[in-house]
Amino acid sequence: MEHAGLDKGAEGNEGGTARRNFIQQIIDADREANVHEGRVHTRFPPEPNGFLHIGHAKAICVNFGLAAEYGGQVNLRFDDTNPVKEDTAYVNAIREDLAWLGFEWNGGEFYTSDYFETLYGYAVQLIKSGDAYVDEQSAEDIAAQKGSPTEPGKASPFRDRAVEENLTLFQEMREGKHAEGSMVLRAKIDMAHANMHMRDPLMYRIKFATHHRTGDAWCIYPMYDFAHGQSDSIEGITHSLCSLEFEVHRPLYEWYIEKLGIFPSKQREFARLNLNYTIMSKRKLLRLVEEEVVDGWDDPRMPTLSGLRRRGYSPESVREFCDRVGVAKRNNVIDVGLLEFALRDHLNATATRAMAVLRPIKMVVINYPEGQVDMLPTVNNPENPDEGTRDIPFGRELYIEAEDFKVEGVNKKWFRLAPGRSVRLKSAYIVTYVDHKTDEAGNVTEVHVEYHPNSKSGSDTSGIKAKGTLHWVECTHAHDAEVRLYERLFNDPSPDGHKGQDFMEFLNPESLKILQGCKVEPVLASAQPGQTWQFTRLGYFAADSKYSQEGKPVFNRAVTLKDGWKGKG
RNA sequence: UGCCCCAUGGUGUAAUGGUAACACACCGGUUUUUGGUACCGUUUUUCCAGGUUCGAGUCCUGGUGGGGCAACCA
Repeated sequence: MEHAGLDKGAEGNEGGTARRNFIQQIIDADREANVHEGRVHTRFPPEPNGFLHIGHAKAICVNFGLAAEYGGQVNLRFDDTNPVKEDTAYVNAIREDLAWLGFEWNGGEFYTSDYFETLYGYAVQLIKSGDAYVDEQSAEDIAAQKGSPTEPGKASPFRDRAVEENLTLFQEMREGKHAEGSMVLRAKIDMAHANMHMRDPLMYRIKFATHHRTGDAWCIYPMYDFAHGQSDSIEGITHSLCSLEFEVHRPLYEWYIEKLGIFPSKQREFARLNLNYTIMSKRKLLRLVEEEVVDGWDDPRMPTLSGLRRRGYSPESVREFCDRVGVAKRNNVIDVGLLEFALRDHLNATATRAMAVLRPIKMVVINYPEGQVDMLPTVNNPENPDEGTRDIPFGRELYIEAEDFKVEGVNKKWFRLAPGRSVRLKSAYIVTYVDHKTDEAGNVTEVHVEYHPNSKSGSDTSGIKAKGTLHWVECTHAHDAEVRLYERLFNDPSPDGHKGQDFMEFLNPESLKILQGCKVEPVLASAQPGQTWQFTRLGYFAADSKYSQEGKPVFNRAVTLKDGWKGKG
């Protein structure tokens, strides 16, 4: 994978001075001790029940990044143990997002459901060793006996059932002879354990549901805890990385592996990503989609990878962001500004500059010949001379941005056009104000200027100093375009962090503005969906992959340029 | 009134017993045909109390604060 302009340098880690996060330090120590012959094998284990978001991107970068750094392998494993929530459509979407990010699962693609038979065998093994039993109580009764964090639980009346009977019943469960909810298989550990997860956790439950891969072959399904560690183990995963909330599951993870005597994968936990002004919960994102607050899971305001992609985020910028966020065990809230910075940083280096006028007013260059259009060269990307130049049309009538001209309140901080002022037209000439027209309401409709022929870009001998530079589009060659301006979806830094207040109360009513009749230069008319540009002085824009039509692009503003102008218009 | 994890500028992340640093943000300046970029600079940090040590952000004890844990979810 090429990371143009974003060389992070996975090299130089071996005993070097590079900054090491705690997981890298653990791996360094493991390799020092020659654990698993120094092998590093990670996995990314999404449940195929929804779309990936920026939070997943962090986990992805950690797992794939570590494998790459140590020359190891990484598996993609779909953790599909709950058929009622999972679907092949999600499998495909997850694959697509991963590929877009630029990662390859070089260890292979797996499904927990591939291991159902093996897992069943493991369960039988634990029954035989007296470590598991079939419980015929209701879910309510089992919950009631679980106790509480401060009170020990009580043993199930079925806890000491004979091994043979357990074996028979479990077999019957598999054969579909028992109703859903009528019995479960539980591990026999310790009903008084301080860790609630060790109080005889469920291993299997009955579900007469069709699985997206195994169909109706099974009617009993393993619980997460009885599947995850063993799946890691089966795949020879050396470092099983997950988020902090699984910390209390680790003793159980290890208990199963030890009782089963299988490959000792080790689980390590790190803090998940949190972003301010953003919600990450699948359930809440679903509400935004269902209540049509947004235009689907890939709405450009969504924190999903598909949304970021449509918005105009580059995979490089997302990876760079994840690298900068770091890995630790402390709960964090990252400023969404860091994500925007990563995008600007990458696009500044790579995006072609083009001119677009979002809210046009007409500028007439009164001393320019009527009907004459000249082609002027302009630099495609000043950050990258290799991109060369292209010619853009210039003529007597141009569109400029309405906010680039004003009559009232002009002071020394105002660099743009105003009565008595001169400005540079980007890649063209310096022009000086002559007069302007307004409508009945007093809105400026037209600005008249004179250009200085000897101020031509690249060969300016005029000696005139213009403080401001404006972007513009020549009228007869301008194309119409729709431009969508996005702001953050929520006004509040922590929309789901207010007790008693629904996150929907903090929606930003200004999060989407649709502008029609924007004027763009010719090259933008043929913008391809997904292609990203810098609109000079405005920001980075991507042609929308959903609404753009041949020759009629719709542009999404991915992010504005940093605004160093503190003055008020 | 249980168990587990965590605590470093505004936000993140390093420093592995020896000068608290890097990035983002903020503020100021230089350059600029993008009020962008680049470059320079300013401001701002080890939760508290004891202890060990020549020396503690780091180790120990006790507090305080935050997070997690009692789905037939993952």
